[in-house]
Amino acid sequence: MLSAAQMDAAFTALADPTRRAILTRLKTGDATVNELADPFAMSQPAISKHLIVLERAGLITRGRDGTRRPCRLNAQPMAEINAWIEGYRAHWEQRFSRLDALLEDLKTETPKTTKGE
Amino acid sequence: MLSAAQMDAAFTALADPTRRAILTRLKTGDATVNELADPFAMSQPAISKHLIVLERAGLITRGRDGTRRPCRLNAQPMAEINAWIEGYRAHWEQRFSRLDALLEDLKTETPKTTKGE
DNA sequence: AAGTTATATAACTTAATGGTTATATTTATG
DNA sequence: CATAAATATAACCATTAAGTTATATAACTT
Repeated sequence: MLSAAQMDAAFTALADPTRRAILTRLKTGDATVNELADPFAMSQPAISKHLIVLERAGLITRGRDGTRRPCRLNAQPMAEINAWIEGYRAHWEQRFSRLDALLEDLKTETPKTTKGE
Repeated sequence: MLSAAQMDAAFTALADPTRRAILTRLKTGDATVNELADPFAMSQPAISKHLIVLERAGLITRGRDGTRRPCRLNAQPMAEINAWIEGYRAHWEQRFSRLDALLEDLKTETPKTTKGE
């Protein structure tokens, strides 16, 4: 399980569109810093900083290939975030109000097959 | 689907431990600002600001009950984040390296029931 | 109407973010 | 060995974030 600080880091890393785009790109395979920087109207140091944020959050790892630093996606923290968010599934699946949910609970105690659409 | 800006807002909102704690609390039912502020060693205005962030991210809604502003969890954006993160499930489920995954793909083309533990 | 309670707003401070340009570092290559 | 390529680091700037205290607003209560 992720510590609160690790959750902070992961969510913070994901809160930036450039960083999400980088992660999306890495789904298709490893990439060097320049390859990652290429599609963005942004300097190389800016991308390097984003990569540090992603690395600190554990969302990427970086190898060494001569002068290149190939970046690799590490989706492990995503699994943990996913687990955390799952705790809210019940809430988003019922587009009912909390009161309706309560009534739903009562019905469950006296089953009546009244499952809404 | 959430726009990039909405994703930013949602992830940013979730990147703070106080705000995550507030959401966790709201899973058990609606609560007023003071009720939410109570467990924290933090001023009421600080909590009010956190609530604004959560509201802007669409993660809570606020009603009116006399002088109280009851807050309610709205997990809808969680569903969207969940959907986004699902796009990485394949990556976190294989704790293999990308190369191994590629080999795995090849095996699938010539099935051999070589599913690792 | 006066007081009290619940919440919001204002003004401010400090620190973190996200970007820049310029330069340093590291490693490969002619 | 000198140069080029890939990346990192430094120094800086502007904006946003997270907290504070003090005060305003709104709605009940007596």
